[in-house]
Amino acid sequence: MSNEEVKALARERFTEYLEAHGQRKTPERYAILDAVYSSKGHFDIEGLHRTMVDDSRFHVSRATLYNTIDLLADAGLVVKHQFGDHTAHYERSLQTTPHHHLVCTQCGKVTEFVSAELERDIARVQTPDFRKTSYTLYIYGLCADCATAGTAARKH
Amino acid sequence: MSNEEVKALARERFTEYLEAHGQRKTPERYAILDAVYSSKGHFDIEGLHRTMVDDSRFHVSRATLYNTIDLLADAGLVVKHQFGDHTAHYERSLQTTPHHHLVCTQCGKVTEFVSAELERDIARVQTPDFRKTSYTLYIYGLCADCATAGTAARKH
DNA sequence: GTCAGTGCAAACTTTTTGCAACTAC
DNA sequence: GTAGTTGCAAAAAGTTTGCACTGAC
Repeated sequence: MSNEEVKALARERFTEYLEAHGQRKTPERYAILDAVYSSKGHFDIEGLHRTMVDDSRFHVSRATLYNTIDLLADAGLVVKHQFGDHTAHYERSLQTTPHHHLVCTQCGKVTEFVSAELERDIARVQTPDFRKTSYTLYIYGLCADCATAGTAARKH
Repeated sequence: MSNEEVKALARERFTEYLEAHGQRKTPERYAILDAVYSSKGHFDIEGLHRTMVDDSRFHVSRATLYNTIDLLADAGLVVKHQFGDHTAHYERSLQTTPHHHLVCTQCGKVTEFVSAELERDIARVQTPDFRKTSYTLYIYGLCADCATAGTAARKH
């Protein structure tokens, strides 16, 4: 499925969501959805805002960005992450390979990694008195760069 | 192992850490460690501060709390969590049963749940070019209360 | 035409920082 | 004695909110 097709699907899903929830279909919202589905990997509000301004696709305020990203999260089109710093990160969730996140505790870099077995194991878990909808697994540690740097000269 | 014994062990570990890192052994730091290891479950800085003030164990400022909790996290005596709101939560990590977290997306309640198999599965995972030290698994969904409330009258 | 949605700036919350006073070493 | 720590208050960073204006329905 090409990225354009994924975008079209996302727009369709978003339209359904907006209609089902009696929300207006504003150009801002679609512009944001489009920007999100043009991104690769993780992004934060600040970065998304800058990208949209730079590409001059559409002018949206930060407030609208926060607003809309919540709708997208609720619609299941975006996943929200909090990796450890106090900035929320997001990523598109349609047609992405299920993956986990490796977070470097030194430089903060986040990389994805795929493990079908782990995916299956987590999906299989029974949670008593809890209706699960999604999950996030963050593995913390040192990335290759920081690990070698740390071995050579451990800081402080 | 009684909680007093765990506390003693934690103090010992903290002392080793502080000495190994050339940091001072201030009464504030031990008071904070003690407060942390007197807590059950999750807490945030605000709550910890209030508890310490109310119990008048020791007066510490928020700044010192932030400072010290970072040391404790680095020493592996405390684990930091970001469940979705923009407040960091913490929990003691010595002599606790490995567990995962169920986060209710509606009321924000966090409950723990234990799964030895899942624990094993995650520990077993090979991460390429990454030296893992810890991980956190958050399962999002609806707790029993919110799920039944939602079935009766879905709010949006 | 109406009211939800937007933009802007101000407010708010959580965390970090600067600096004088303090104290562990 | 000295440099690392603390407390306070001010600042920073991220997010939310109030309000007048706009535009989707």
